[in-house]
Amino acid sequence: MMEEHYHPHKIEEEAQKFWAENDSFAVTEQEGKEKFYCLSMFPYPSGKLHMGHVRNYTIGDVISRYHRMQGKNVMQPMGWDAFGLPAENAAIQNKTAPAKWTYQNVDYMKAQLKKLGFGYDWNREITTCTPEYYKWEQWFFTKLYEKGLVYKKMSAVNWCPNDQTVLANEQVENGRCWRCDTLVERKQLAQWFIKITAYADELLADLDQLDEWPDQVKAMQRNWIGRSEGVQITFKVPGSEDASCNEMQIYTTRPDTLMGVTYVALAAEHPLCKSVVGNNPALAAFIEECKTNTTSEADMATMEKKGVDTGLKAIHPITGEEVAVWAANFVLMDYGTGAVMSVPGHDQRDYEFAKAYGLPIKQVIAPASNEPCDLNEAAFIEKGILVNSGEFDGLNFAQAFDAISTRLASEGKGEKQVNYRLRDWGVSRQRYWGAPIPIRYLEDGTEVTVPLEELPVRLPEDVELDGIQSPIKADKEWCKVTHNGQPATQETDTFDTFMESSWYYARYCSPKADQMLDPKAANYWLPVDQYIGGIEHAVMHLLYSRFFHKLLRDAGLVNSDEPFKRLLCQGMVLADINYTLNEKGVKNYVAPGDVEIRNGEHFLKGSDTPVVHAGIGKMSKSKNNGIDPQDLIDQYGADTVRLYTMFASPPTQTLEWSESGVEGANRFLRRFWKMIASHVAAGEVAALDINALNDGQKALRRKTHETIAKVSDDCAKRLTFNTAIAAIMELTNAINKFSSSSEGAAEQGKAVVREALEATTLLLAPIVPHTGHVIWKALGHEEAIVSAVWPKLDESALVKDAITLVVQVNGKVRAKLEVPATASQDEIKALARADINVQKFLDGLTIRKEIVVPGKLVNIVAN
RNA sequence: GCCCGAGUGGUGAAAUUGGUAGACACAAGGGACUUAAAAUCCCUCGACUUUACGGUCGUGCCGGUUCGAUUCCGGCCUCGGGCACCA
Repeated sequence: MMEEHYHPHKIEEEAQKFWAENDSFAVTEQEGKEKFYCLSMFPYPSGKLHMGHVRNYTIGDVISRYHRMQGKNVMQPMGWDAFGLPAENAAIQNKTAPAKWTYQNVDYMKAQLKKLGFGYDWNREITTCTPEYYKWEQWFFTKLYEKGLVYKKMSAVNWCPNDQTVLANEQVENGRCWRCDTLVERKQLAQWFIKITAYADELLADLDQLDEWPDQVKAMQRNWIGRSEGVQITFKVPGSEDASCNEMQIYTTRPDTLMGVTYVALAAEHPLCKSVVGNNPALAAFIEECKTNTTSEADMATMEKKGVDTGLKAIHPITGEEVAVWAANFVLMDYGTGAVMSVPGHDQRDYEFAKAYGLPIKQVIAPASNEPCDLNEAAFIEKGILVNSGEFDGLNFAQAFDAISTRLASEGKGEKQVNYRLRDWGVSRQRYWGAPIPIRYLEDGTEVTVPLEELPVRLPEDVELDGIQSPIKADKEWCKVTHNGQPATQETDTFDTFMESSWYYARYCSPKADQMLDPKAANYWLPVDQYIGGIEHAVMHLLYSRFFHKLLRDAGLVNSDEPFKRLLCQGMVLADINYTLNEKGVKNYVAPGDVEIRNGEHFLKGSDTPVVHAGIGKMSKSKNNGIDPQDLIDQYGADTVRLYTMFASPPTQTLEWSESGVEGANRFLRRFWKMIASHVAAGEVAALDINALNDGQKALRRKTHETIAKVSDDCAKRLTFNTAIAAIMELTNAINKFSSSSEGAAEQGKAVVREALEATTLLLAPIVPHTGHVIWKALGHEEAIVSAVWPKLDESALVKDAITLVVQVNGKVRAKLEVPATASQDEIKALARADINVQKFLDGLTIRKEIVVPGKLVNIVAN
């Protein structure tokens, strides 16, 4: 017998117990059954789930359960992206080891995921900070090293000279250290890189096969890879006694403007600058000043452009004239060649720099049409016709590109080149809580990889952090190793955490394999059929994963080209960002729930401490603005939280967090429960006879099948669960109304209601699986709803006898028309013209045109 | 600064291929039931205007294409995401 009232916690416990006892979501490879691999981006175990996780994982679970009801072999795994910076910060704050803190968080968050009823195959759980996982990542890195896809080079990091430590971009606030407020410097360190640029062409080209990815994400990746065609040009720099310093390379996509070069600009770290710094105190001071720039591109682009004359002269490769060589803060050694040619007439940044320092501006491009062009106002940056360019005068962009590059090539001064904005992937981090890089240094300085039988290079977990130096860098014993009997030193840098998240999707296929992955299992499950995660990962994580997949393919471990067939980027869940300031002016971020507003001013809840409201932004550990869903689960139950999250907005849209509306979701579930309870209490229902229905009964049945069609489309193709839920709500409203009518009380009326309620239960099951589980049983089904089949659409139920048309006069709605579905266009036009209100608006006018959109409207154009 | 999005009632949103703007909800107001409260049920709910029927305006702003534009095009404004060491 069914309970009269909706008791979510009791229901949820019952359903979760059933799934656990039956291991309902455990899957294995089954040849002959269609597989479906549904993956949600795994969480960083920051402490508790936040609403962004709930949104992400509910979407994944709804899609998984929907496909399961289509009869597919559905794998939905879950794991933990467990290495990273927040663990070190938490460790310092709480005086525990990062490992302990992380594992505690994993336990807590895993319990939360179970309470939300997500159908994961927990047998496949992965935690990336375990040696069983990172061992294979280390092994793969040694394979890449052997293939020549890994190299070491100098690269810039943010350095706090006071703490003597490397800072992440996030730890730099307005150019200062977040801990001690010291000005941050840029420092060059030797670091490991993986040659992602070797795959730039393929990463770009294969975007075209990803037809189930959002265009937006593909556009971002295209721009990030940034393929360009240009010319690499050599400028001679005479006068240096050092042979390596008497020329420089620059790359330009605008060789047509070469004749307009009036100076060249170098990065402060460029060897040419270093070669002349000794006798130029102004240059020395400038190079020193440039050290305080951060490594962030956003900062680079917005800072004031500054420079100083190095005193060097470069020889223009065509005219042979001397041009000045400047050091400039906007040129960075890590990008391209660390030198650029400057054409102030036709590049706005060069223009502003030239104006500021009194450098010459030369026009060499004239507009092709009659666009405005006044070099006293701004640079003319459009492509046009060459002028003041000697033999190249009169050429357009394409002609000039060819002519100039051919001339340079014939004289050995340059050649056409394809360049990428994409840079090689720097994977070295100077932090502790990451996978150790499997490299050793012999006493003579030679680097060697750690052999497989000695892997993993284990990260010690029982450590104390002082907040400054990595414990493995401080532990000289840990670094001491032997290699083939010789003393050697272990590399103490760790991997970028994007390394772990770049291949976890593949490891889920064979999570316990004693190899990186079992190709048989991997090739059964891969590629991932549906990947779901935040739009903030549109470029970096998704590009690194695509790259890694191609590396796995080339190592013979998988046989596909791309890891993720279909991608859904959920919008971010944003929340208010608030902080208090201490006496030193250091920010302390405050959770949104701990803030109250009195008379428009923000205060710490229950105190007079003022709080600064810094706008809204993505929920993050560092801004402390994640909303814990736990209170909602405790109060309303998981199904209400799931339903509300899916109903609040379409999954791809940004959602500003607010709690209003949760009540409504709960109310809907209570009402639905009651409908079922009273239906069940009314006793046996006769079999449905579709030939014995009257008009009202037919109408409800039509609504049922329209809803099945709508919800199926929304779940399978559109992934708009908000409109699916709205359609289901419409159906339940219709059932309610119908049930209380005389038609509803009739024998076939009850049968139609029965069909509608069963359909509703099945359509809702992926979204509110616990409620569905118990209701399905109450409706008398032996088999659990988790194994039930999606309702079947009866096309014949959709047929309509009459349709409603809108009549417009000159585009404005003037009447509504009920016409037989079989009415001809002429009949419809006649009916439209005959309407009284339509005639009122046609009075005195001549009809010029009548447009009939079948099934929709009639528009009468008259004047 | 560059790249990618978003902007529709008091609020979350809907309108799937250019065809009735505001479905479905939340909040609010009114009513019923109740000793009372909660819960539940019913009604109203973009603005202006009209006794009423109805009418005019309205999808961030300015302009364009079209019989017809939330939807397409051009130019702006505001907010959010990413910018290579947050994950």
